[in-house]
Amino acid sequence: MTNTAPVDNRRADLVRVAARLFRERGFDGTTTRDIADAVGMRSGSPFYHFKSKQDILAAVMEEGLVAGLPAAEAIVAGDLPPRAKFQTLVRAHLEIVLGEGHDFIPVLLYDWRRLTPELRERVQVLRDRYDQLWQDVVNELSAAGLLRSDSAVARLLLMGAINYSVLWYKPGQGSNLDQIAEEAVAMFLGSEA
Amino acid sequence: MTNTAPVDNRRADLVRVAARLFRERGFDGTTTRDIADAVGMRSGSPFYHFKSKQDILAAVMEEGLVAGLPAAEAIVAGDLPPRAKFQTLVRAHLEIVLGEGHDFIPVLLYDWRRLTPELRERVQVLRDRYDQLWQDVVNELSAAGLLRSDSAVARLLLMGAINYSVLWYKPGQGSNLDQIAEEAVAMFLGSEA
DNA sequence: GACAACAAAGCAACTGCTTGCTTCGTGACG
DNA sequence: CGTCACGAAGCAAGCAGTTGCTTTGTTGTC
Repeated sequence: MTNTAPVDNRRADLVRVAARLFRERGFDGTTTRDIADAVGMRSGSPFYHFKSKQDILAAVMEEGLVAGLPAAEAIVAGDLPPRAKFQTLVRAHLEIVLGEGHDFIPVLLYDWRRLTPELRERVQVLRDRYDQLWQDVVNELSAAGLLRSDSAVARLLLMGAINYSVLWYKPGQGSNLDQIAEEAVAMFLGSEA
Repeated sequence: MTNTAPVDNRRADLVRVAARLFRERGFDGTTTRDIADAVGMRSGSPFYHFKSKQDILAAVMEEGLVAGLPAAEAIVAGDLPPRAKFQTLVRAHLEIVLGEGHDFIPVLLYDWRRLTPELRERVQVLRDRYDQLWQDVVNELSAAGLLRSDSAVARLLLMGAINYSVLWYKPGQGSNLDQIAEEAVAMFLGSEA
């Protein structure tokens, strides 16, 4: 009954704390000292675990995506009818984007440009998988006559509407996530059951 | 026939150049020296025209909004039928967001948090006017039975879909602005004429 | 000669990152 | 069993460059 995983716990701490700080203050608004302080390290110590600040940023994005993908993949692979599948995916995505402790998507959207081209390419691989999931659902909806287009633009408009919520959603104020999901689905698909 | 406006030309230069740099590199990714260089000044000279870097940022946002508002207001105040009015507004907004030399909306969205609370409040007044325009159109659409909801959430989803395009639109690659506008309107309102 | 519009020079703080060293748990080995 | 080597993890201190901004001086113009 000793420890199985406490290895790399500090590294994981750094990523988790950095994710929160990056979301709250942005990448440039967060110093490596802030991150070190927040986990109780000295200013140089994070660089034992990461070779650069941008490396921390990439880790935040990658680990967030890797953690979020399985749930979304399960939904899309499931055999719910198109509309229900879409509704479920939207709700799950809202949770990932806005849920407490889920900081990586805002960071991904805001600070994408801070990555070096190399790191960007690495993270892009995971983003592509995510985008493909949505495109699959959009295609299904279109095939079922619930959506007018299955183009990439349709998907981007749709994801934009939802992702943009990071800019206006305030927890416990106005609509909650269920209501937002419902309204979004009704808006995009019309009201037929 | 002397000069009515050449006064403050350098200040206007600073704002225009800063807008472009802020959009390209972000607020934190742009130094005051970059801005000075780009207009052919020395590093300290912009501070004759602005008391702080954040003041330049606020000026970019304010002047952009002030310049963009009349066109949108004219559209909303016009007496086009709801669907056409919406289509026109979407197209005009896309131009403001993505058109060449129109940099302030991306800056507004990306670097909003860099403003001090004071400046933020000042710019918010103009944003509110803009949001109200959209809300008016949403209400009209809803009243005409073209949209299922007239809530603020509906408007935010809708503006999100369009504004989010700053993250994926690449000029001369994929759809053009007309096509995007058309697809967006079809998606939100359905296809009936 | 007064004022607007800069230039020149630099300050003080901050930032990412490096370097040399310490601490501590673990396992090998005599 | 003792001790010795060793690597993981982190500390202490600081370097070198950058950044926003200030201060003081200069020039053209009305």
